[in-house]
Amino acid sequence: MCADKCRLRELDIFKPNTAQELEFMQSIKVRNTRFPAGKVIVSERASAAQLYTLLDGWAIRHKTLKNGRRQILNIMFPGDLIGLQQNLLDESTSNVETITEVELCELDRNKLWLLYQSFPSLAYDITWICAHEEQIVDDNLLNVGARSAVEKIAMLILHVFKRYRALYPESGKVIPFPLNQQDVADALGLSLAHTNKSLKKLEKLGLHKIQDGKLTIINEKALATVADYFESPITPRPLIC
Amino acid sequence: MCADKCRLRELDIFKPNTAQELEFMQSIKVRNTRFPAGKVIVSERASAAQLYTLLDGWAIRHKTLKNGRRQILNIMFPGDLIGLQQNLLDESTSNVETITEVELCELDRNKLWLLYQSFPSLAYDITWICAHEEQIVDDNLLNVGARSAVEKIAMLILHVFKRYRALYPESGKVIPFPLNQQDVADALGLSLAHTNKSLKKLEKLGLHKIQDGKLTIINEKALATVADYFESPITPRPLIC
DNA sequence: CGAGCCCTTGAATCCTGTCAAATGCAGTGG
DNA sequence: CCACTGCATTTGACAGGATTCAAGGGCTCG
Repeated sequence: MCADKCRLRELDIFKPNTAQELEFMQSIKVRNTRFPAGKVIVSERASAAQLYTLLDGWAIRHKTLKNGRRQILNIMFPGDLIGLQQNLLDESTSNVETITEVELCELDRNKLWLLYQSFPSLAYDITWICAHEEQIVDDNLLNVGARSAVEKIAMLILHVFKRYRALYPESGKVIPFPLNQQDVADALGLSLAHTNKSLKKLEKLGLHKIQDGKLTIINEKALATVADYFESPITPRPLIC
Repeated sequence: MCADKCRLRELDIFKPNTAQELEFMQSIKVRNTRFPAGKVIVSERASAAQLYTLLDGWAIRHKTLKNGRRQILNIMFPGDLIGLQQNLLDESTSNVETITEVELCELDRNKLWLLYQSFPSLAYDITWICAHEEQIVDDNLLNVGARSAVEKIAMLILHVFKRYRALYPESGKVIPFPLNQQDVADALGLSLAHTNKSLKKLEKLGLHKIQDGKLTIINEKALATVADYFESPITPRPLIC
């Protein structure tokens, strides 16, 4: 099972839960699942969505327009809830798709209301996670709406690096980077060609390197300057699993 | 007081509450307040934020960059919670500013946790409101990232019209429109000049008219086509007040 | 009547998108 | 072992949409 021996829970960033909370989360858990890369977990066409916590791997949440353009809303990291919006609002308007192989903790969506009744602390945590995800979408909207192409790229790179390092705080300037350039383009509202050119520009300036699915941060300070990046403190966050 | 004789509650769009819920909301309410247009209610510099429900009038939530560019994240209508994100995450990263005179219901933020303990139904409602606001930011991000200037304008106009009409479902194609062109530009990630030109283009095509702070929808169908607008059903929504 | 704010418009610039083609690489099958 | 395909990356030329800069008009208000 997940709740008591979930490896994710061992990470420092997640705040601890009481034995009772752990026991309850255990009881609403259906199973652990694995999905390969490129699989759609939540579809905007589906009426009802499952509820998951992402345990390992990367996913993206996105929308598409009739003209074919895709907008990535946020990148999902371990600890993020998948399908919460869809379950609460009972209409799914965004898709969630894996970009690496992932491990998921599947929760029984029919017991969500039971959770609110039984464990207000966990209910609070879920609201926290929802507000936190909104904050990330806020940042992405600011990024897409108010920065130039090069600034957007710098911001995305730093954002991904910071979020990954908040989870896995080894020192080191190299992290996995499973996004391809089309993904980056769709996250930033840029064309593929121009994304490539902006990416190369930063790379030639010696700020970063992307190669073989790995991102190397070479000049973090310069990236932060280009992006007008604002450091926010890393605080413990709740985990529903 | 607000909870039992709040006029907003009379609107059809808000789902009813039990007597006990109403009584509790009454107890966490501090007072009703009015603010003039152009007043900052929540600042990203402030450490702690108050918690309000917007009862009447319009507000915007926005962020700014060092280069001076401002991004409006969402437009706030009556029924929206103000300051929830700031209270939950205890860091404020966006500003909320009135664009008309507003009436607010001020809630005691120190009793938020009591609400979660005492009324799971209301806790669920708050999460619903949070998820709903995120959904709107999602839509705005899609808009800013994946549409052309004219399409963005058409979408914004329709979005505002639909949200206003969901609250006040009189028939009629004219609604208040307190946003100036700089606001529209900052909501869509466009320059002021180009916003003006795109606005005029749609107006000359006979799709809408904006004059004296009023928006008239002339050709709703054409607007929807231009914007690739997807109609979503209007469902009852919770109100915390 | 002048100041300030918002809306409007034009011209020039430049950033970004579109179109197109070439490269490199991994996987497939002959 | 080697064509061949498919996919992601890279690059160039060009067009076009959006920004910038600038100036003028209409309006309210002191």
